[in-house]
Amino acid sequence: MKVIALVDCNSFYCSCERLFRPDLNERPVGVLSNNDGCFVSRTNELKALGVKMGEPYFKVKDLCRKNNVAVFSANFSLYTNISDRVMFTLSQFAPEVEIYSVDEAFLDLTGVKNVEQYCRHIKYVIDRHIGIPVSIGIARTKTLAKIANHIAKKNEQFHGVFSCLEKNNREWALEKTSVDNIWGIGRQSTKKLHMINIKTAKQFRDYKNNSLIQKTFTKVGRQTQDELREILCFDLTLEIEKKKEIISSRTFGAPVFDKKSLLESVANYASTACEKLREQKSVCRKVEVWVRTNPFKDVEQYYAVDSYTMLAGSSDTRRIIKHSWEIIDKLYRQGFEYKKALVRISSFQDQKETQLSLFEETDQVQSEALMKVIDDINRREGPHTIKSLACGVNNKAWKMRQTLKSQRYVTGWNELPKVK
DNA sequence: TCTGGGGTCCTAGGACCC
DNA sequence: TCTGGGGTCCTAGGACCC
Repeated sequence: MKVIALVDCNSFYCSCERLFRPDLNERPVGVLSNNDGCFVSRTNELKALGVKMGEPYFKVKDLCRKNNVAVFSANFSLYTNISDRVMFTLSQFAPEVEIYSVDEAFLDLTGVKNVEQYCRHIKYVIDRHIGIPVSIGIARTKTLAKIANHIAKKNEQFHGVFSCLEKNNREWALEKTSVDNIWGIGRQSTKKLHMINIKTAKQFRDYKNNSLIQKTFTKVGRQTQDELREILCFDLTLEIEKKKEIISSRTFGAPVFDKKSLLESVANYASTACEKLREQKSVCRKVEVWVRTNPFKDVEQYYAVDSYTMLAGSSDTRRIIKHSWEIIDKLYRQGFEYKKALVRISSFQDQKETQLSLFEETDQVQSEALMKVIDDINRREGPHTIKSLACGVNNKAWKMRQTLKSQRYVTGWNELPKVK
């Protein structure tokens, strides 16, 4: 049987902010989503103040001021850079590592002697070399490793490492874990489980009515249950798989009424999406666009979506912008206060397998060459050095707000930390 | 004034075919 | 006017994750 460890960085974005600002170690820290909208990362001190995940910043601004909370706009280039360093270090400790998200990874530690001690060493090294605190959960399946990790994080007496390999530990952990804290059990499933009087992970594991589980919670629910029984259903996935869809979208920094701003915004989203598409050497056939008003605001609401499917695949930014614009043309209604737009591309094929369409004009060779030149320049000179005029030149109206951003300590030459 | 962004998987049901 | 069975493929929508 396998031994899997889940390494998860504590309050990851906040910990990144603290790296270059040791003075913050004594203060509560929070990081906001785009547009400085709501909290997406909180230190324990901030959680203790009652600030919830996803809490809108404007609602707790006073509380933050009174308690000397250090609040930051999201600085993603910093976080991905630190993440890369953490993941590289982890790869030194296990032959197989699955990077599950920006701040967590599953390690295959099968065959390691004294796993718990080994994990304490890993934790020490990450802290020492990079300065990011982590928690580690050990078990025979991913779902149990998640639970072990949660226990390690919430109970100081374990000093950041907890193992579910031992039966006693495992039974205790499952009893202590409520169903809504099981990986894969969300709000809807929690409601249904409560209705049949299942409150803890242990009760869920021991529930015997298989057909009911399958019917109510589908295949995933059944597999989750098996994983609690130490039956491996979700193995580590090691290769980076190509994405099946790419989404680009933003809430606008200010209300938008005019069509021109919508057109500009989707041109930008389409450009971003196409860049990622070309990076993984795919082409797409489907382009979907939607726009909507602000559901939190007491104004007349509007939501509209449409898509276009091409006969042959493309990753040409100009082409995707063109179709996005045609969709906006169809969707736009005057008089609404727009708050957000989205571009989603899907139906991917491999770039080299693209078949030329009989019915659509194509200049594929030139198109690919042009896109390559643009990508090369933007990689070298920085993002958006070359972009389509369709993206606009001075689009203050809908651009996002970020007023509390920290320096790009590790990714901008002008913003490196100074040592006096 | 102010409420994020980007993904995956599964199922049911419709379209279509023989 | 009513009437079968079996199969595949695709899509929309729900639920979940970080």
